[in-house]
Amino acid sequence: MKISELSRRTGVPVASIKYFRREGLLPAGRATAATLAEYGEEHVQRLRLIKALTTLGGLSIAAARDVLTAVDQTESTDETLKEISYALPVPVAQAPAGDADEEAEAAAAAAADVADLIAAMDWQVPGTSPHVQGLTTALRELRRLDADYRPERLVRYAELACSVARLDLERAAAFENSPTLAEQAVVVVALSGPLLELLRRLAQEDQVRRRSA
Amino acid sequence: MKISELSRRTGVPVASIKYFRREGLLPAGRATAATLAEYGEEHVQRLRLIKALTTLGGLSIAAARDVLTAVDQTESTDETLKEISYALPVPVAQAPAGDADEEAEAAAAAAADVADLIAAMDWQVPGTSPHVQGLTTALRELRRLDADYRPERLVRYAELACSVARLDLERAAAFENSPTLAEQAVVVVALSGPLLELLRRLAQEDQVRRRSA
DNA sequence: AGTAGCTGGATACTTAAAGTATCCAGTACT
DNA sequence: AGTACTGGATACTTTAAGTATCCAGCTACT
Repeated sequence: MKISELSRRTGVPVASIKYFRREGLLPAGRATAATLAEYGEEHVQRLRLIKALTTLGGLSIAAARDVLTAVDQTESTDETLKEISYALPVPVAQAPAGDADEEAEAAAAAAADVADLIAAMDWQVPGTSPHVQGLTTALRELRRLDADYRPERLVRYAELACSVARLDLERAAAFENSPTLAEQAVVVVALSGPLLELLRRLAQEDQVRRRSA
Repeated sequence: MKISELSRRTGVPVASIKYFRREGLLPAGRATAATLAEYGEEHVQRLRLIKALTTLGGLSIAAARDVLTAVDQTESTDETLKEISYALPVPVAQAPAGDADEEAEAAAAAAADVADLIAAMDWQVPGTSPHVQGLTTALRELRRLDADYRPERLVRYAELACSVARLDLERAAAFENSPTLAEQAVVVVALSGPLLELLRRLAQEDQVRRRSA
């Protein structure tokens, strides 16, 4: 299949396909001549995955590349899952520091909360995990807003998060050794989140509606 | 407090404060003269909220303005919650259409799945809700990736989402008639999601680690 | 009263991301 | 031989999110 047909099949403009290839998200086609290459179904699939990661997962092109690179370089399911997870950007940008003292104090308190939570949940995660860092930043931010996220409350959220993760990984077991392992793993790790968020909003909407009715 | 002090207190550059005011995220200070205005604690709080929405919530400036505008214009807790929820961008961009036939078929199937889910959960939400639309788009995208999100599986995610929403709204009850209602509501609706996502990733990391150990 | 240093408001500039578009020389069908 | 298409390189465009500059008015210190 030539690039024009790949474009037609996926709805992605030729110029964009070239862009993705340039950025390392899409492997080049099999060259049949100096100015001609052949594309296959794997390219169609890859483009779908790129679209899903960027539109549904909300990833930037650079982040999607990191995820796809991780996917292409690992073998076992578990390793793939971990790589994707770490390649994913944490949804917390570092906020600029305000008052220095206040800042340090808030950071310490947030770090303590995270440590408590990890202990309470008996989670075995390294302190260097980007998610631990991200959670600390997030709690610091929430603390500054006087939001009520004390450990007791946080634990209840964490327990639900555990259940979701169990559901996610249940699926991972099903495609152990599957040829589309990478794609499925990406879906479970990167696309489950936005889906859950949508469901949470719908559930919220329903409950608010019932309350005021 | 003058603008320079507001900047020092919050760590936000003066130019950025002016920018937020220009974009309608931050009310102007009380003018004391043609070229002088007085800012108060409410401006400090508002800037913190803006930072939280953009860095933690991942909202664009435009989206944050919509949320804050909704907040400023409503009175009751329930109304505020709904307005914020609707003002929040749905984390699903419309993907470009590929094959026309295939597309229509996938869209219909996704819409049916959503309808089934809503019926199964007995959710009372209007079909016009942006979240329903978003969920439909998301499922269409996932379906195209051959991801296994059949209704049975989806329902289990939905049930967990319900529990999370219950936890969220439990907090909303606590600040009924509170003077900081708006801020708290924003936290519950817009910032609970990123927090949950972080917890989900941590839980995933823990479970993968245990499995391979 | 003079002046250095802020201020609001307007406007111009900058940077980065995500594409788009153009150009070019080399095929490939007819 | 001619037309249409290709890969590759490069240039351009658009939008978001700030930053920086300018200006005239004020204000506080001296």
